[in-house]
Amino acid sequence: MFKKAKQTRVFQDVVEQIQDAILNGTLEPGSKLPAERALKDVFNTSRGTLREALRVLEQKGLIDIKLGVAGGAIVKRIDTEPIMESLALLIRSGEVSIEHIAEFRIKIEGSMMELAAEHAAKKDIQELESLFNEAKVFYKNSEWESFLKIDEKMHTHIGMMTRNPVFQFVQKSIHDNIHQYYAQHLSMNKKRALENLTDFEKIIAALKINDAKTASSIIMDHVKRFSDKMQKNR
Amino acid sequence: MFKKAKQTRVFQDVVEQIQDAILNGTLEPGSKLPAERALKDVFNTSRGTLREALRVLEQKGLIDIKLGVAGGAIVKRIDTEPIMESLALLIRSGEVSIEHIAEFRIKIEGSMMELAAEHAAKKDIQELESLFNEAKVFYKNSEWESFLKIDEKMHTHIGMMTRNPVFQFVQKSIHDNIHQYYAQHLSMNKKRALENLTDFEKIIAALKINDAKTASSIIMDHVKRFSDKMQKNR
DNA sequence: ATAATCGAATGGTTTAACCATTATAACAAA
DNA sequence: TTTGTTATAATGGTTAAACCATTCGATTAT
Repeated sequence: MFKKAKQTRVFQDVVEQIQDAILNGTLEPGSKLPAERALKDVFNTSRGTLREALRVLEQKGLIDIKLGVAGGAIVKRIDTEPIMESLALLIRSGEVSIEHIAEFRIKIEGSMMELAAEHAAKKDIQELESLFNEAKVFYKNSEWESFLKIDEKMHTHIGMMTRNPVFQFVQKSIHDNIHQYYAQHLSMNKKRALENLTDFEKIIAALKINDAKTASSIIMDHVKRFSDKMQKNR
Repeated sequence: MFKKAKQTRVFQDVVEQIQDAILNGTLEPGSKLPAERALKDVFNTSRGTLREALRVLEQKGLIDIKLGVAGGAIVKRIDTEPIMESLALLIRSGEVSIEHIAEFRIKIEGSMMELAAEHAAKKDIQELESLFNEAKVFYKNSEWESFLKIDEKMHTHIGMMTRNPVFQFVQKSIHDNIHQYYAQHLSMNKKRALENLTDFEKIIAALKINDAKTASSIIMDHVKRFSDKMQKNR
């Protein structure tokens, strides 16, 4: 029914005012806040209190703070950075395991593939084919690092195709938190690369005939194979 | 290849030390940090700098700070609070819309239902049946508020059944951010409630015969209906 | 032209004091 | 004894003024 009564903390009020200004567009990304010594007068507070407010805003990912004569607080574009950081905390704390995240990722990528298939434009399929051709070259030359980068680009493009930023944010959060494990535990070879390449080809084929379910099923297996390999090599 | 070189910010070092102590279990949830005036000596810093560190830890959701003589910084159990807050920022900033979240929720709940079905134990089905019977009573008496609470409990229990905290966290994040819209825009009536009740019954039936796909499909329609109604009433 | 130097603005830190809140103890009243 | 009041002291919240460290840009020297 009721909300917790407002605390009497001055810095919170400062945080809210600046945050609101950022969210409603009064302060645009890239714009710079006044210097601390000027801001403290604007809010009629002390520099220490103002700095606590700036610290909170920085932690929320709303501003960057630069040093030096031309430094100061710069309004950032809102993105997933704080979410990723919190997710990393959950992982490090042991509340969630890599296996849990892998399971989640399989389902998410499957859902994304379905949505992507529904929204697939000719241009999207062309882009994927272009990536596929790049991947083929790297496969022939056994350049696994470049090969994996293409694989990642494919996943990202499928994220774009969903036309839904929530999926894109979640995908990025998961990827950034799981990437170090891939890098450590995933050794590539000709056989595995060929499997991936085949998946890629099948997905494009399915997209061309608007077969969302098949595309989804393939990418889920694709991600599952990655995750399994990774866990086995741990 | 390389990481950004460490900043020379003292408070960051303090944040990292305390955060590490919390994450590796040296500081357990519920335990209290020393008072500011004592901590500043431990870290050999000033109170202002120490407070900036505490502000960051508070924002990260790692500690609570209480006022008064028995007050101080208390180590919290890590949860989704900071994630939900960041997600709320994304929504408020207009980076994602309610429709985007609704689309995401439909897919997530579908995936959760599949997982839940795979892990369904007898006890789980009994619990759902018990909730179903409660819902029937509220339906008969047209107690819509209580009815919706049972509906929410059903979703939460399905989250539990996934045995995967990532899904549970995401579900909670989505729900907490979308709930106010439900409350504002979702008017219940006998017809809609009966639809929900029927969904509920079908899901239990599907679970009993281990039909994950059907259960998933039903709950996706169920969530979709909610979301559509909500958008129509806006 | 180019390089070195200096100055000034800005964030980062320190210190010391005072204010506001609150759990607890001491005390008073019933 | 029980209950309500008051005083105390520890703790977080705030303020003020000074100094340090970094950085950009202007000035100067080569």
